[in-house]
Amino acid sequence: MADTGARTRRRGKALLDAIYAAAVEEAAAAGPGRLTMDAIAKRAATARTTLYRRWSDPLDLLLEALAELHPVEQPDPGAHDLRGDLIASLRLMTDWSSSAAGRAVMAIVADPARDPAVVEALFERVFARRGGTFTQTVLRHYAEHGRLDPDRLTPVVLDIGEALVTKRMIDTGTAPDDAYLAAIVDQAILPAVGPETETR
Amino acid sequence: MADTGARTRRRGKALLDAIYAAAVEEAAAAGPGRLTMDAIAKRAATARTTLYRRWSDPLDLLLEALAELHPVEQPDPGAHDLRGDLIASLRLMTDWSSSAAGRAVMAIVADPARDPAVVEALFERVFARRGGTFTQTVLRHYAEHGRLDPDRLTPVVLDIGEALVTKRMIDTGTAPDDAYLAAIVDQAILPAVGPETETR
DNA sequence: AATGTTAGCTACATTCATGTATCTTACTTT
DNA sequence: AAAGTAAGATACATGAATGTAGCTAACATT
Repeated sequence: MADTGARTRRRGKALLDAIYAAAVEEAAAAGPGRLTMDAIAKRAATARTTLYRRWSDPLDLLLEALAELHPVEQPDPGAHDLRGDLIASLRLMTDWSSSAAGRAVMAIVADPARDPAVVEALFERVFARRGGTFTQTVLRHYAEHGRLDPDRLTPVVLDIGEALVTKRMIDTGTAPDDAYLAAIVDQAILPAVGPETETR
Repeated sequence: MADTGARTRRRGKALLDAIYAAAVEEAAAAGPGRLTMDAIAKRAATARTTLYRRWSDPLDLLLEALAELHPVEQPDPGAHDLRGDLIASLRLMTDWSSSAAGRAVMAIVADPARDPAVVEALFERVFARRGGTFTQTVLRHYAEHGRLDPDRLTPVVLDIGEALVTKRMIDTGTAPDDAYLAAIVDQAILPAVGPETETR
């Protein structure tokens, strides 16, 4: 009975990466409520026992997977086109939200049975390296360069763009197009942050 | 062996109401992914067979339960205090979102494994009788009375309040307090809808 | 080359939810 | 009062996921 299916045997990073990817994809597809060791193992083409040797829980595995995935791309604002930089930062956000990792995170935080400690750990691990939310990075950048009034950058104002994108994705189930992102910037964010200071 | 537990036997509306309540509570507690006939039956203190006589599916049951529950309360704006009416409408929203029905709906729409047809049916059944979203009702009312510029009430602007409340609830897991609702109105909605027209 | 580690596989008992079938009996209708 | 309806209870076969155990062979370390 010589030839079993597996030609090579993965180890270390190669194996872990496959498991991480499988966990995130499975969470994005099924939601954390339906996440099982079984399904992750099947998707990663490995044995369930391999998973149990490292993690006790599907959620435990998923959190580690999200932490190990590539960090979220950060907006890189210039200082000459506030409107364009804001739209670009929202586009970064929709790109990430549409990814498996983004949908997995959304599923976790929207889960009514979520553990607050889990959500906190998630925010720390996934967003720790980032300077804040997407539009926040841009707005703070312009405020530091004297182009926006820092007093108007309240927590509410810094959340407007992300909130509208999130709601739109919840309502329609898909990422908004460029026209909608532009509308968010023109009709909601820019009126809230006030007039741009003249460059001297 | 006379005395079995059940003293009376529920029928018709009394039974259905108990089942509906159990389904919504169970969905709010566990999320639609973990919703089972078993758990609903236990919570409603009835037999699983009773559920299967009427519904084939936990989700089928839940949708009917949500449709049969009391409709969402509607904001009743005056025309003299835009700021106060907006805050009150957002308070209505947080009250509903905090209820079992609200959390159940949130769990359904945020479910990555959601069926678009289910979401559509849900919106039709639950929001059909309502004139729109919470702040939308207020803003439209003021526009009709000539106090706001109708051209500024775009889909994006009408969504600002609900979007910020939703994001806040996702982030913190609890309903925002009055100060935060006031901040949303003052710092995001009012700047976006523009100056109020003078009363003649 | 010998040794240690562990991925991959199989097997098993357990638990939980499913869907169906059957029976009794409380309640309703006629 | 008799007949019909359906709630409530029990039982059962099925399937999925769990967590554990044991084996073998591929790969790494010495």
